[in-house]
Amino acid sequence: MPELPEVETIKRALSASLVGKQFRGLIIYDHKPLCGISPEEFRRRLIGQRIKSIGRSGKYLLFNLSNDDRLIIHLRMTGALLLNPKKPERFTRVIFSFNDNSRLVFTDVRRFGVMRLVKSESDVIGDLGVEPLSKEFTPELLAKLLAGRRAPIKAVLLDQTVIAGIGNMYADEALFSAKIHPTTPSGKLSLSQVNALHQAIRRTLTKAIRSGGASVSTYRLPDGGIGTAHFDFRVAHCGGRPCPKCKTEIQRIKIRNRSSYYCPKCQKL
DNA sequence: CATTGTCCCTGGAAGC
DNA sequence: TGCTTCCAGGGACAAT
Repeated sequence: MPELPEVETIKRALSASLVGKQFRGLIIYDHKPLCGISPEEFRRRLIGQRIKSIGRSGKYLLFNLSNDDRLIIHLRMTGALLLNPKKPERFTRVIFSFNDNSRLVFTDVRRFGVMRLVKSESDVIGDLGVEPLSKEFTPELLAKLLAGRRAPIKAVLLDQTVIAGIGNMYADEALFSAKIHPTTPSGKLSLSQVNALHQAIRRTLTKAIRSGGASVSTYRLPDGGIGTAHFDFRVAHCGGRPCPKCKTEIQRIKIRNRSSYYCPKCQKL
């Protein structure tokens, strides 16, 4: 499941390979990811454009094009972007080709992934919250964002309009690091808990980026390789296993219909 | 506005 | 072995 560290890893790999290249061809096997834009219009607007730079906001990849359009891609659950794959991919939805014959293949088993071609990126990512690895994201800002909220902290961490880029896996990992129970009402966190959570979020994400992201589910790097961040998971997807700190069995509960994993002894309400 | 629940989507795992 | 059911979860959207 691509979250901030995975998307950042993909962004870096694609930047190194694609910046400066010009879109030459487009094969659309499935128009669902285009979100209503016709394949003809998508092709007309994209072909001939050069990639000036590639950025990331939250879990969105932003391709800045020479005509100042933006190609915005969200991989959602199972999307992947592969550079020049050697074998045909089973769930290929779109293939981009470039002026140097290189190819970028968009695959997506579950078809949740989307790609938008827009003039103004704020139409797509305008409501995103603060970037958790930016200077702007301070303990004071986190405290302000959580103050007065009654929703469980886990739910707020997943709200992309509050903080951009944290998904289910890293929310669980950060809460374990900060020793906070996932159902704690956000506004009830103490100052020291907020400080611990702030540090946990930054450390968890930074470390995961260094590991190239977590290859649970279908996540792959553009070269087809896998990330290793999931080997460091202490609670995420670890239901039933012993807590690495106290050996208590990791519990799984549902919060807003999402699985939350936590240690009932290390993360008390 | 804040919060919560439902839907989308499909393959793989689990259960019988 | 083969069928059915459950499960994964980001984000749009509707409802409260």
